[in-house]
Amino acid sequence: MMFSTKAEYGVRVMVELARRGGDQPIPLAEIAEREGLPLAYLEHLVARLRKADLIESRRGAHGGYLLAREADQITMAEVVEALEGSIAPIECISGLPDGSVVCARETDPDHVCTTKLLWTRVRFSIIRTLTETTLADLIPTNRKQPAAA
Amino acid sequence: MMFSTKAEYGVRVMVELARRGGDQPIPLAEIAEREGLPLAYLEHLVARLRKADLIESRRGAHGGYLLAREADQITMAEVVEALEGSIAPIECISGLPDGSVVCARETDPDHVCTTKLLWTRVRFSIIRTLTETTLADLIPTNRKQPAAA
DNA sequence: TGATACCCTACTGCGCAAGTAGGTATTCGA
DNA sequence: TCGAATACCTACTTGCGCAGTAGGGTATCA
Repeated sequence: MMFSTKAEYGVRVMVELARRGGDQPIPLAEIAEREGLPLAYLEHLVARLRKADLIESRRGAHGGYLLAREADQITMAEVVEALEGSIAPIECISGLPDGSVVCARETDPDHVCTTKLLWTRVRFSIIRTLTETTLADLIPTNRKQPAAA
Repeated sequence: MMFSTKAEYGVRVMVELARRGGDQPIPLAEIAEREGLPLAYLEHLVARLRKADLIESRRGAHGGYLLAREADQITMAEVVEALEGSIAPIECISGLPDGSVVCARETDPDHVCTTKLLWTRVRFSIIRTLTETTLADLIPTNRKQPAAA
């Protein structure tokens, strides 16, 4: 297994928010019950989504959460990254802000990390897939024809 | 992080075996020292690689390991799968032998799992990348021009 | 003013990755 | 024939992070 339940649950929450849409905020308790997930745990995940500006919150009675943008303006790369942290197939490969890739084992400039090529490719293909898929692609009613993978 | 060090270390071992080539078996201790990895731990990993028929072993003095096939006949999908087990981005998505994908949460036929589409895509793109990359692609001396990712 | 909801921090249990340890079996060279 | 070198196997240990719980505080509405 590669992603934790943070990504799994969090994506479900996002889908649920998108599926209902509208301006009415949706209480997290409703989603938790409908999906059969523990509310207290979802609260942690929603906090991450909110900090990443993917959802907005309304406090108080009749409060809840709603999407910060239209569903087709939210890529799953943003969602997964907000939930899981930086996407890296293995520990030593991580993306820098400038887009380059570093390998923690490459200290000696002579000793080029041969496996880096593999993990870089894997990372790239995951990110590309997640970026090409928007939240709107996952909504059943919204039958947009997604670009073939 | 998504793959464990099993994949990381195991791939390094495979690369090292391929880099040296020849008919002389290579002792694991040599690889462990060169890569700075714990020998006793590597033994667990090579056991998996051997059971998957990716490497062969020679016991006794001057024994060691060698590739079971030519490096360009070994895909990284085989290697990673042997080390990590079946490749699935999240728990509930796993591939059946017939190639179909099941979602553990899809008990009720009415309740189609909307997130399944996403994880299926991710899984497919990972597997495709790993399958397209052979061990030979990772060997620096063997300057094959790999197909662009 | 009370109910409803978000919000925050701290704590816990547990499974598993990562590594250790110690032994056995096999093969080679001298 | 023996000892060194190596693969091979099983069991054990340790640390950490995921997954979840607990309990409060704060904002908002009717």
